[in-house]
Amino acid sequence: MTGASTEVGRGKGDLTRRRILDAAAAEIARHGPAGASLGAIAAAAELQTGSIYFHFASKQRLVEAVLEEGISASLRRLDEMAVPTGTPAQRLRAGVHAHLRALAELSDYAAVVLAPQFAARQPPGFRALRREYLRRWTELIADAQADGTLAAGPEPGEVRDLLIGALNAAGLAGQDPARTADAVFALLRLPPC
Amino acid sequence: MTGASTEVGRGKGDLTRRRILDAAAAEIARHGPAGASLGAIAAAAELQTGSIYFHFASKQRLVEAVLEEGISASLRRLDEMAVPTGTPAQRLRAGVHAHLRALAELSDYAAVVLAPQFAARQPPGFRALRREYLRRWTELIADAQADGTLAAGPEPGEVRDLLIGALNAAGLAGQDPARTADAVFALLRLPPC
Amino acid sequence: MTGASTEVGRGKGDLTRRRILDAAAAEIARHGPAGASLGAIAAAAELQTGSIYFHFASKQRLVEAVLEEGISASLRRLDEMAVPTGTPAQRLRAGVHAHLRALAELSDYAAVVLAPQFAARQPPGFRALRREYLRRWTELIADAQADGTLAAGPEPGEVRDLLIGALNAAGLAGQDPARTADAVFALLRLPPC
Amino acid sequence: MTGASTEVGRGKGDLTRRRILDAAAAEIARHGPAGASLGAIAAAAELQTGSIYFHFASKQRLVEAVLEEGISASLRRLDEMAVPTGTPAQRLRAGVHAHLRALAELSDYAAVVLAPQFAARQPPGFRALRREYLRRWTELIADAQADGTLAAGPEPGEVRDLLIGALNAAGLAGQDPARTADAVFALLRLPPC
DNA sequence: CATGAATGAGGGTTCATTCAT
DNA sequence: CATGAATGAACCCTCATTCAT
Repeated sequence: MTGASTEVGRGKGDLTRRRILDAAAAEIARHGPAGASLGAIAAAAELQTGSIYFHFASKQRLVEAVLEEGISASLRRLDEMAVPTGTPAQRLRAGVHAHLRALAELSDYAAVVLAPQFAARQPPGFRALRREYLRRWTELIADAQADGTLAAGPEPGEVRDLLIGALNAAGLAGQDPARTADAVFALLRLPPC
Repeated sequence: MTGASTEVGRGKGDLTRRRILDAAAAEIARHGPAGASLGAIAAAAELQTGSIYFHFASKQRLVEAVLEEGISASLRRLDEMAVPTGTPAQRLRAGVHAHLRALAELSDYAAVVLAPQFAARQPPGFRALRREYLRRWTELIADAQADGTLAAGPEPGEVRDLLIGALNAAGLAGQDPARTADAVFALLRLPPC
Repeated sequence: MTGASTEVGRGKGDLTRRRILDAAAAEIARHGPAGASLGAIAAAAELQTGSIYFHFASKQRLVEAVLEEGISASLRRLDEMAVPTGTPAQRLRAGVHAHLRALAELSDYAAVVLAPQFAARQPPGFRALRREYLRRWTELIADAQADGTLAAGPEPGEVRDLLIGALNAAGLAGQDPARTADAVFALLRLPPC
Repeated sequence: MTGASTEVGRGKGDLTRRRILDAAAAEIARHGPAGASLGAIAAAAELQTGSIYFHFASKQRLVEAVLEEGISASLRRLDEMAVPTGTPAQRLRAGVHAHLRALAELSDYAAVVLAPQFAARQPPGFRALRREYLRRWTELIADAQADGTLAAGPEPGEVRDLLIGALNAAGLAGQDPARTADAVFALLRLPPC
């Protein structure tokens, strides 16, 4: 459904693993990690419940794998779009588009990653990727503030949280990415592209 | 912990009911509705699990009660602060302060209300209150747009979702309400108070 | 079935707890701790499987409780019969009778306690009781050796293990305690009573 | 680890089969037959779980093979040492040494064979070997009783169970075979060798 | 009002077993 | 010979719910 694979899987097992991940992302997005049952995930992946354990050591590990998939796929999109050329304003715009595209394309994974309960108590792999993602955004914001594109008063980290919070709310609600981006730019009084 | 009572509770039973509600809000905020067990809630409220059923007909009803408490307390704060006098800019500012105050004061309840999984499948009472809350905000936004305080292009509902999304992200992260409000106003280029 | 209660239980719950313990002892004696299923134990105790958890926190704890019951009941019998009056030979005889009586009366509990897999990895409560039981026996043996009743060469601990090993083999095989005692005394060339 | 092979194994398959048997004996000795998983056995034998099925038709058959290995190796040792020449006392001593040697050399297999849960419900092959082993011992005992080496009152079968029970207890506890033999002879007041 | 006790459904997990490759 | 992958049954355990006391 939402392709977020890190590496191209080849064997039969890799395909099954991906089916399980997609099903898990959908189920967790809908019911939360505690409410998502392995039975439902297995059914959606067209497997028996116990078969999941050939691919993931526990439900917890499966949830963690979904988280890492979500954040690493988002990071990949940010890398592709917000390249370090262009003016701060251009890069900020590109970042907003990348984030909204990730929300739209990874919907289930994104919903899982963004659920507030996940901020804490997650495995190091995920936390490292998340920190990296936030670091990139802090840079974009700081450059835009230095440049006058964004108001200079608030700290970049604060601005980043507000901006991403706004984008997430719109993205998770299913708003059209292009419209949302335009609305954000207008509110922030960015000069027209 | 976070007092969000609608009516003044008298008698021993009402106090117990509130203890259960507070415990439920905390547990749900931390583990989600599916992950919050009546056993843990009862333990936090210093009761036996079965005793909850004297106060709430089912777990579902308890969750609903927490939701209604959260949204109605937020609405009360919005009513108190964003009174229909003053300029659109003043009222917008007041709304932001009210929302952030609610997030800070009702932390657990607010977290429950805001978790994205709750948008759908909730009882009519809650949905009505939620709709009312959003309606107030749409008004505030529309007035501010008409007035030039906010950019006029995007639809008010869109702007409202972005703004509340930004505030929620900061509020749930535990940011100081006053700082957050200043940052938001600066980013939106609102004229100084 | 085999009454091994430490304290007289009164309430309804205590009776159920004992029913579960007896059923668990029987099931473990027959299939080993890993092979004993809570389902079978619950069925024998006329309960639903899950109901066991009201009385014991886990299967592991239930197994431990069976072990402690078995060893503490054996110790009680030893205390009652091998009182510190009389000659070493009399006390040794009394000890043998006490051990055989425990094996006969506690059959399932005894079988569980004696299964070789239980020597290690058991909870401190059990290990302490077991050590105490062995200590009593070492004393009996040492006195009998000092007295000439038993051969003086081997270490008391060694003799104790051999003697208890012999008694357990006969007891678990269901031999008549009196006959077994007579055979042991004859082999050891104890003077007739 | 403990070599108990009946026939000289040639070829790669036979070696694998032996690795599985040894691993199974160790696992069963430690966790009982129900607690020993094919997964753990396969891991110890450095194989995948499914590969065991090339060598044994089922887990039950594997357990049976371990049992037969254990008892037949014990029987072989008894045949070698307690030959039908010499006085009854000499042959009894030789039998004790053979049994203790088997316990020491076959430790895991011996532990499996001796676990009380195995007396019943085992396949005919094993039961026949076991009966034969006990028959030899009964002879040794009866001869020693007829000769006055052992007390004549108790039935030979009874004495045999007591003696083997004593030896097993010491052997499974890891006692030194020579010391144990000396202790047993001293307790039974056998004339010095 | 509150508790102790029990239920039954369902959840996560393990595991013996099968089979195509 | 051996493996990777999958199955399905059984397992231990949790939990919402009920009810006599």
